[in-house]
This record gives sequence, C-alpha cells and structure tokens, in this order.
Amino acid sequence: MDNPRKQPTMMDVAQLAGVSTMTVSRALKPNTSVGEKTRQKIRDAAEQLGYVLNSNAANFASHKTGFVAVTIPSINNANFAETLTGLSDGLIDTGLQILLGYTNYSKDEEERLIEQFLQRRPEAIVVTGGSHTERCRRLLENSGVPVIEMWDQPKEPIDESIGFSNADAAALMVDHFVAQGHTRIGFIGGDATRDTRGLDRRRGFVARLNELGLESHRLVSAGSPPVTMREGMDSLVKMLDNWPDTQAVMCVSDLSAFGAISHCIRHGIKVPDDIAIAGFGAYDISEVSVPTITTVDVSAKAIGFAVAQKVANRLSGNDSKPMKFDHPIIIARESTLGCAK
Amino acid sequence: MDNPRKQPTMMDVAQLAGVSTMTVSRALKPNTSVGEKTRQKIRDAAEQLGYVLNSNAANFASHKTGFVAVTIPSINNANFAETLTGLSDGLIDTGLQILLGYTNYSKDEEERLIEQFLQRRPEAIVVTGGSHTERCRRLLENSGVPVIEMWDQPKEPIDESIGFSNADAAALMVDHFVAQGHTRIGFIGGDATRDTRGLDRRRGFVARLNELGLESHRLVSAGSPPVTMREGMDSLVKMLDNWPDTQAVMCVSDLSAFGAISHCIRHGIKVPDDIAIAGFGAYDISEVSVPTITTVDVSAKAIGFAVAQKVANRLSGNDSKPMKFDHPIIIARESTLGCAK
DNA sequence: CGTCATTCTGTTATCGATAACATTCACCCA
DNA sequence: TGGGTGAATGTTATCGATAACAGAATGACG
Repeated sequence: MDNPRKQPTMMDVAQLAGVSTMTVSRALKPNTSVGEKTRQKIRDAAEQLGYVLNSNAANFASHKTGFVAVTIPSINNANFAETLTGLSDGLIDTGLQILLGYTNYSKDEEERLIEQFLQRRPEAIVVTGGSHTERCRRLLENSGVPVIEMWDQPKEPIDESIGFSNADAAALMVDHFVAQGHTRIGFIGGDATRDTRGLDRRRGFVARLNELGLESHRLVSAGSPPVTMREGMDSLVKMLDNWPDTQAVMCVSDLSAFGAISHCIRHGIKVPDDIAIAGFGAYDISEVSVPTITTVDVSAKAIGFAVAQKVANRLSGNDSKPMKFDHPIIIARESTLGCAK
Repeated sequence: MDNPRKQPTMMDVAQLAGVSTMTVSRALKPNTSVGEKTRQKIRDAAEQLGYVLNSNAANFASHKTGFVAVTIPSINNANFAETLTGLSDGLIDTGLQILLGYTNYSKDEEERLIEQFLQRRPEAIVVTGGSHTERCRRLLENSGVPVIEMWDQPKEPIDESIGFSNADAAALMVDHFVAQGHTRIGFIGGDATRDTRGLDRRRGFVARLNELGLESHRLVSAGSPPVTMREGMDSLVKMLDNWPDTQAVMCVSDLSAFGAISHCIRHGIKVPDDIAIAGFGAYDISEVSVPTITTVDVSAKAIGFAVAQKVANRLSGNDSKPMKFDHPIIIARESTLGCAK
C-alpha cells in the first residue's frame, strides 16, 4: 500500500498515537511539558513504526544544526588525535556533533574545508593553528559563530585561541640542554613553510640560542610535514655529516627523535653520552623506548578538552570562567640526562 | 534596516541578479544548463552578498545529505587513522562528508553512535568490525542505506564487508615462527572481550598451533584495548615469569611488541636470539626500531580507500567491479630473523 | 462552586532550498 | 516561413520538523 521503503515521519507517529506532530516533537525531547501517559504512548508508537527523527528537518526548522566544524592538519598524528579525543569527550553530552576535516598541513586545503563546512551551518568552528589564507580568515570572521584557534597563540586571534607558544616551548628545551652543559646544539625539522608549528619551534629554538650567545646554525631540514621517524633518521645523518661536533639535538617531534636515536643505536653512537637527543610532544613512545626520550609535554588532550568546554560555554551563553590548562613542560628523560645504561 | 546578523538566502541572490531562485540554485551547481552570462551574473551577486549555500535546507529539500557515517574504535590508533585517511582521500571528490564517531572499543557506544548518526540520514554507513549489539545490527539492517563492515570478514555480513580474516593473519605468523624452528610460542593481548579483532587474532593463533600439534597455552592478557606499549612491556614480564622457556611471542599489535622488546633490551634479553618477538599492523615504528620488528601488514590505508570506492560505487549505481586489495602478509624483520646485530 | 494558575496539547506559519513540470526563446532546416 | 528541437528559465508544490502563539484541561483554594 504505502511505499515500503519510505521512512516514517513524525506525522505517522502522531497519527498512530492520536496526537499532533507538535506533541510528538516535544515528547521525544527531554525537559518538555508532556503528560507522562502521552509521552509513553508516543514512545510506543515511535518504537512500533521504527521511527527515527530526521535531524535535517529539525535543524532546518530550528536553525540549529548541532555541528561543530573542526580542522586538524592530520588524523594520523598522535598529538592531534589526542586533542581530538579530548575534544570529542568534552562534547559528548552536549549533543554536539563534530564535523572533522584534515588539511594535510595545507592552508589552501583548510580554506576549501572551511568553505565546505560553512555550508553546513556549524554552531562553532575549531581550527588548528593561527595562520590561514586571507580568504579563509575572512570566511571565519564573517561566519557569525564562535571561532577557536587551537594549538597556537596567534597575536591577533580571529576570535579566541586556546593553545601555547611553540616558540617558548622550544626555548625551554634549549635551556634544558644548556643546563646539561651543551653549547653546540642543533635542530631537526620545522623548516617546511606548511608546518607553522614546526616553524615556530625552530624559530623559538634559534631565538633562545641567540639570546644566550650560542651559535644557532645547526639546522637540518627534514622534508615536508608530517616528519616521519625515517626522516628523523636521515636528518641526524646530515646533522653529523655537516657538524660532527654537535653535542645535542632537538627534534621537531618525538617521532623524528626516535628515528634519530635509532640511527645512533644502530651505528654505535651512544645517546646521550656521545650526543643528547630530545623530541617534542610527549608521545607514548618517548617513555617506553630505550633510552627513554626527553620531550615537551604540551597536554594535547587537555587542549581538546579545554576547547570543548569553551565551545560549550560560548554556545550556552555563560562564557564566564576563563579556560585554563597547563603550559608546556619539559619531561627530562634518559636521552639527555646521561644515566642511560 | 534588515537584520544585519541574518545571512543572505538564495532569494536575496535571486533578487539582486534579477532571476528566480531556481536559476540561482542551478547556477551554483556544475553541469546544469544555465546561460554563461546568467551564471556569471549570479556568481557576482552571490559574491557581493557573501552568500553561502545552506546545505541543511538543500539536504532537506533534496533528501540527500551527502553524509557517510563512519565509526572506528579509536582515533588515536595509527592503523585506524590510516584507514580513515584512505577513506577520506577516496571520498574527496565525491562531495561526501564523513561523520566520524569513535566507539572506544565498546559495542554499546557503537550502538549509541549509530542511533545518533541515523538521525542525520547518512547515505551510507561504515562500521569497524563485524560484531555488534543486537539492536545495533537491527538499526543498520533497517537503515535503508549501504552498510559496510570493514577490518573484518564476518560470516554473515549485514550488507557488505571489506576486510580480512584476523584469525588467518595470526595463523600466518605462527607459520613464520615455526619456520624459524620455534615450538614454544606465546601470545600477548587479544583477551578483552571488547577487542573483537584482537580476539580473532588470538583465536587464529591458538587454532593454528593446535593444527600443528603444538602447545597453545602461553597466553597473556594485556588489559583492555587499546593495548599500549607499556602493557606490552608488562605482559612480557608475565609471559617470562610463567613460561621462562618461551621461544617466540606474537603480540596483538606492533605497539605492544615494541614495549615487549624494550623490556628485553633494558634487561639484557637478546631479541631475537633469546626470544623472538613479532607484532601486528605494520606501524611505522616496526621498520625503524632496533631491532626492526616482524609484523603483519594489513594494508590499513588500502582498506579505507577500498571502502571509499565501494561507497562511491554503491551510491552512483554502478557497483559492478568487485573491490580488491591485498591480503595480509608477513613482513619478516630482525626481531624474529636472527640477524640483529 | 467559581476563579485563577499551571500544565498540557493543538494550530498555523515558516524555515530555504529543490523536484517536477511548464514555458519561453533561439536557432535550424525542410 | 513554419514547425521542430533543445537549451535556458520560471512556477508551484513540497520536504519534515519547530517556533510562537492559542486554547483546553487540570487542580488548588478561598
């Protein structure tokens, strides 16, 4: 009789339950004034018909989509994955749904994604980093919804930012090396123009060395982001080829640090006795490998969680309490401390 | 005059350009018959007003959402992240948008996510694994859209599946160990009821040992998924405590294998001379660490890409060509081959 | 028993686009 | 020159829910 493939609508439920669609609409939401008997009757009718709310229609009618658009450089990066997990966990009982896109470290791709996402009318937008194409920035500014830039501290945020200074974090590591007595210190990675966070780290590294009156030319490129373990390996070879007397090396991430250390182990170079090596990001690997790896903990998951709270607060109107999360800290481990067995 | 915060609609564009909304609608899509002059006029008007298409309204009117719902156990797992990358890449010029949810290895959470996603009226649904709650299975069956179960080969797929047999893959590794002359072989992980793929691997492992007439009791639990490097470490300790004469160990993933190997290195146990250790999943780490780690390559990214193609084909109607991708293969490396320096 | 406050339910208009069909227009060829 | 053809554009109805307001039912209380 009826088209069997057609899904039931609220009207069908209303008819079966003998009420109006408006009552059905209310009955299926919490915190609405519907008689308990009526509500149960409607629930039963919905169950019987296999009714599933059509969010699209609901969004359209109410002008609320429940979407939060999120862009990250890469899914396949433990740091961003952790942030995303924190974000996701923080949003879980807000009913908000993440629209995820990854930019592959490209600003053009970011622009494309944002443009696409805006059509879905998200209620908030979260982007990674504070550097965007001009057009992308304009789109975000005109979006009319909260925009959060995370993993960075842009000088002129579009709206709000939740992150840390990558440059300052790198400077911390320089200080750590210097405290260990090193003066000839190199940096691996962070050269690609696409990886703005890597660039910031490198910039902070160089700046701090200069401040301390140390030479800052030991910089090795590691290819385009994301920098892999293997590239870390290759980069260390270049570092030692060019500057064999290098005492310490900071890598743009723990992954490249692990690659660099693996090269050393394989070729009988002792870490940290012959050369100290540190990473960035506090990946799992850095606390398990032999030697364990000195790194910078940036609280990736906490960033995501803070962003989620911020978004929730902004949308609910009570955006009073300022978001707080820990600043990056050095986790000193065997790879720079000279107690490796 | 007009509410300044209100975004322009197609009607506004139509009025400015002096055409009907229908013409605007067509002009903003490719492959539609609109005069070139008109199209340009409309483009200009849209640009001038800062018009952004309202996908919600469009979806609602056309009954097409462009959503593909995807659930994975964890974002923070390189294998699934790769699959997601492949999936995402494969969908990039289909205009389809992924709705991502992670189940945290819980079937109940999966059910909750699916229920939520169905309200968005996705055009296809992709889930990880072939094991679901009864209700979840029913929801998927009644969804009326293509359902793809990936990373597994369920005996009775809901609709279609794209994956491999985790049990068979584990059996391959047993054969590899046996070929190396080992007979006392253990397995770490895969015991948690939530990790169905881990369970399958363990099951396949035990089955193959039994087939070969070897003992199959060396099984160590590694806690709930995801199994971390540290848990791999702890599990190896238990393994050697219980069965000190174990010659070879298969771990449920490369991460736990790396943890186990790290424990060995730290305590002077030679890998593979004293004990051979293998992982699963062909993570980056397995080809960089010292020793490099024997593993099973399951083509995680290719799975995602194949799923994307399958989805695209199903939706476009020409679902002729069967999807193919490589079966899991053993990548034999130093950790089991006895050539580690 | 009547009045008022409160809770519950219904009515009507509407969100912004697209589908389906109708129409106009330009151009070609017999 | 008339009819045919196909491209370009317009008209009308509609998707499925919710907002806003209106009305009915219920119960408390003097």
